[in-house]
Amino acid sequence: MSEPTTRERILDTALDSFGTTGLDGTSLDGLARELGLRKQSILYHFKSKNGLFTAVVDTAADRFIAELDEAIQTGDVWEQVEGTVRVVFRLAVQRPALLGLLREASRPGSSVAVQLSGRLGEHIEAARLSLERALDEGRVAGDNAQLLLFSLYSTIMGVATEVEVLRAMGGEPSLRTLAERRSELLRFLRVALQPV
Amino acid sequence: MSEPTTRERILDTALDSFGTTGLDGTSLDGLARELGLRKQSILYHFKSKNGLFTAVVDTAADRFIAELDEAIQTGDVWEQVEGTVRVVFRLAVQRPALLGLLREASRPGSSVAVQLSGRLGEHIEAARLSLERALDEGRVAGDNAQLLLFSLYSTIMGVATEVEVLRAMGGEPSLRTLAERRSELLRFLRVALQPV
DNA sequence: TAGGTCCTCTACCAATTGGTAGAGAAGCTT
DNA sequence: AAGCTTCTCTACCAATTGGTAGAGGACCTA
Repeated sequence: MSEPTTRERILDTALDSFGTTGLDGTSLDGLARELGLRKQSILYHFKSKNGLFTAVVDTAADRFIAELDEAIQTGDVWEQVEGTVRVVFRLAVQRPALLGLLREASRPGSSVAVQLSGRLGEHIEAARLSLERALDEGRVAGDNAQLLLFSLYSTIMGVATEVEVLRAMGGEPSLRTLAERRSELLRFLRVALQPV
Repeated sequence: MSEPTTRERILDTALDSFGTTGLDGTSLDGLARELGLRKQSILYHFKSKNGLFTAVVDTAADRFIAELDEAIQTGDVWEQVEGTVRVVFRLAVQRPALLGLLREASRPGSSVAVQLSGRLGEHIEAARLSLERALDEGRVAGDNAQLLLFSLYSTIMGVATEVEVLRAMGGEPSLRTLAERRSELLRFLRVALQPV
């Protein structure tokens, strides 16, 4: 592991800030202070705040997809689901801001939504096709691969990221309870996919 | 229906703005312009921007809970789920900003998360108890009422609000496809809850 | 008519925002 | 040594931010 370039350091710190406090909640001055430099140096590497934001979204999406792609290499749908859950939960622990950023970027009306879609497109299509095949062969319950995939994604991302809702339900979002959450999620999904 | 007071008009417009562009993305000047008055008038009714935000969150949470409470009056768990889906999807059409605001307010690290929890607490507890009874009697699959409720909530809210993700999957978020989404969601949840 | 409450306004303000212009240091190539 | 590129800096700037002070109009009550 060689030393990261300034550009990489900026992307890294910006991901945490954007993913935690959002685009509007992040200031270039604050970012620069965290990095130990001036905002003009940030603007040297990225032409504007929005340019930085889109770059951060790109790198986050790329990393997210790279891990997810690996998880769906197998042909078995259930293993794909398990792998996806594993990836998402690992990120929820190691890099929660990354999931926060995706959440921010996929907000209705977001300016980077199209860009994010483009990056995710290929992966999603692969997942959809696999699901469709399984539906045709009666290996999972359902009839619309696209909407089923959408339900699966919503459930996984929600359970992994909606920690404040969990807290409202009296649950404590700690590392210990995270494992319980995960196994309950897997049980839930297993039942939801079982063919009749 | 009598004319709304200025205070009510401010809350109403602020809900749309906060729910669409977030807390940081909303300015008092912009809000005032939309309302046809000056920001100092807003600051007369609410002591600060944050005071306005918490007031908006309170009214939104109250309205949300009032509708959800009605939906879970019945004793049958499946009818409760159906009712909740009905309420959430109606809001997704009639007042998407309200769901957006709840999303914003339940963001990890949000300053109003505790406040929101407090408001939702009673409703959640009622839902959890009902689910627990159903679990004990073997009427639904699962073993942890709290985490099952969390999974259900995540799925419903996600499918109703993650329109950009749906779009990334090639789906068009229109009124027509909303009905399909909803029936697919209900099918998904029905399977997920069926006892073995 | 006088005083008081309610409400919206004008006039400011200090702080912060994203962004520009350009100086200057360090290193590489010729 | 001279010049070029790469990078970070100081110095600004106009616009916008949330917020304060207080004037003044409309309305009610005594």
